[in-house]
Amino acid sequence: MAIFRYTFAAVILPCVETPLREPTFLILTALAGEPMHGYGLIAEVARLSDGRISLRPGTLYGALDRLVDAGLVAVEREEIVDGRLRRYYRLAEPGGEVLAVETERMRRNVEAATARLRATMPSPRLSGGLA
Amino acid sequence: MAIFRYTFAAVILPCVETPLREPTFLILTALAGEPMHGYGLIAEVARLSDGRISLRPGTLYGALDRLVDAGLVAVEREEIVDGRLRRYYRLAEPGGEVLAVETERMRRNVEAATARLRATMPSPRLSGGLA
DNA sequence: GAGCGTATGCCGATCAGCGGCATGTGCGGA
DNA sequence: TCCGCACATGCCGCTGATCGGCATACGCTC
Repeated sequence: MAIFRYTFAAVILPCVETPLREPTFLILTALAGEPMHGYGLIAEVARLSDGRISLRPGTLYGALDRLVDAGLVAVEREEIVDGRLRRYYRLAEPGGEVLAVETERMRRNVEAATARLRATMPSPRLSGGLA
Repeated sequence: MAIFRYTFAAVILPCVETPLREPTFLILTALAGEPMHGYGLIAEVARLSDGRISLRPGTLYGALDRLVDAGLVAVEREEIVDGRLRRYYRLAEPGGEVLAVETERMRRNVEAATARLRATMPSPRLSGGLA
């Protein structure tokens, strides 16, 4: 798989590990809504994940740099607000496609796991009455 | 997060990165169906993922060792077939719970991404007519 | 003028997964 | 007879995303 990635790298995308890890996935998801600046993404990702994921600056900007390099995300514009730089990112078309493909992949995994869990443990009480 | 893991490690689980990565998730999913031996898991995981994931031995046995250490998976029994050792693994109860929790988490992520994708790109043609 | 919220950025450590290789058995074809 | 293949487990070094912590800098409030 890595071989394919590197083979295409020079032509299409300079890398971006797929399957996406959760922080990266949530960043793309957040940007699929509307363009946002980095710091705003921290809050949005936290909201998306019900507070489970609190992005660290290192994770966030590292991921953004990679996504921009890969062409999945683009810098929309830069503003100066109160003397502070605000860099807005937006989802680029390839990013939308990657997000769609990844979502579809995860949906299938979720379905497979759900079916098997239901078959094995027929009753509720899967994870404390969640389902 | 790592701190929590290591704090609990001695008492409950000696590590196991969560969120689960895809290979680990699929291994648990496969074992949720029925006990299997390592090599059989390679085929089952390939089937589960429509041939997308072909587990390498290094990944498989590394993951199994970690899962057994963490108590999510247990060795069911060992057989000798044609002079070859076959070690059967089964999903332990904590493993089923972890799988259920992880599945629920992914389901939420999928829903969030789907909703945003639908809003942003209103028409089909998301990933080549898949949806 | 100290501290806080906003905002970006860097760096070292960690660890799951990957790829490759080694080992060993039994079976079937050349 | 001997080679190669499928089965089956196991080891090892590399890579790269994430994490945690730290630094920087601005403007506002107390």
